[in-house]
Amino acid sequence: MEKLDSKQKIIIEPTVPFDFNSTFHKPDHFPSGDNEWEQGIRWQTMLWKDKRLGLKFIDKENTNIAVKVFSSSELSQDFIKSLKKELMYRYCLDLDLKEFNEEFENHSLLGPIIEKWKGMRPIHSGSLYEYTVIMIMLQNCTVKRSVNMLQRLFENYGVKLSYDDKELWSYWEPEDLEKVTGEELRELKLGYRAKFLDRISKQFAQGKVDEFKLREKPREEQKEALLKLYGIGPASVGNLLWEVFRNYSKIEHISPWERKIYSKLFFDREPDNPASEESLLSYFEEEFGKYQMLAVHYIWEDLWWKRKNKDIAWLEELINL
DNA sequence: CATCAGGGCCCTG
DNA sequence: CAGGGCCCTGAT
Repeated sequence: MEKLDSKQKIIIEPTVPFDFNSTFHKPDHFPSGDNEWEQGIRWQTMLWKDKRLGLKFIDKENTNIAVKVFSSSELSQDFIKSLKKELMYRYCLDLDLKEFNEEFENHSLLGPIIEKWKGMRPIHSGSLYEYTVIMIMLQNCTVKRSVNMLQRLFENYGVKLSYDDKELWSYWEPEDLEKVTGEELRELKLGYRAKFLDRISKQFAQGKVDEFKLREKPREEQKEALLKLYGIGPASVGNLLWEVFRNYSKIEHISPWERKIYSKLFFDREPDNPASEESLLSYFEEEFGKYQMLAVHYIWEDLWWKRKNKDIAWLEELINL
C-alpha cells in the first residue's frame, strides 16, 4: 500500500451547461476498486506519466470542479498542467453540447432526457490500455465474474493507494505484465481471456499502440489499429471508439443483449421478439444523425439512473448480473 | 449431479 | 462468412 501525503489542487471550469453527478457517475459501469462516488464527489485513482495519483473531484454547483490531487511526491507545475489537460479530455470537460441540445430539445424521446440530464458528458477514467483490459474482462461472462476478475488483477498486479481516508486500487502498467506468463494469469481464473490480456499487454509494452497519436487520427484508422489488438473484435472496438476516442457520430454494431434493451426502449418491443440489428442501426442514423452515440448514451444512462432508484423488471432479466 | 449459456473473439474450413 | 471452441461461473 502506498500512502499519498502530498496534495495539490486544480480548478477546472467545464463548458456550459455541465452536470457533475451524471458525468462523474455512470450507473451502468460495473463497480471497480479504482473509484468511488457519492453525491457531488468522485474519488478516482490514476496512473499518469509514471506517477500514481489519488484524485478527488468535488462539485462546485455544476459550474466548477475542484480536483484534489494526492501523490507520494511533489508534482511539478508542468506535470499538473499536463494532468489538467488529460482530465479535460478523459472527462470531456470541454465538450460543446450546444448544437446537440438545440437539435434534440424537442425530440419526443430524447428531449425530456436532455432536459433532465443537461450537461452530462461521456467519460473514461482510464487510459486506452486500462479500458482495453476492461473490454477483455467483460467478454462472454456475467458482470459478477467481470468484477471478480478485475479485482483479482488489482490484487496481484495493481497498487493500493491510501488517500483522503479512502483505499483504492490503481492499475498496473502493461510492462508489469510483460514478464507474467499466460499460465499465471489463468490461475486468476481469467479463462481464455488470460491469453488476450497477456498478448495485449505485450503489444502495449512494446509500443505498438500510441494512444495519443491515435486520438488525432480519423475513426477508420483508429478502428483498424484497435482491431489489431489481440482479443479486440467488433463489440469491443465500438466501445473503445466511443468511450476512449470520443467518437459519437456512429454506431456500427449492436450486441444481442443490447439489441433486446434497445428494442424495448426505442420500439417498445418485447425482449423475446427484438428488432433486427439493421432496423435499429438505420433508426439511429435517421433519428440522431451525427450524434447517434451521444443520443443513445443519454437515453441509456437515463434508464440506468431510473434502475438505480427503482427496479425495472424487464431490464433485470436482460442485464446478466 | 449434469448441462448450458453467457456484456465475444479467434481460427478453421 | 458461418460455426465450433474456448475458461469459468452460476442458474436450472
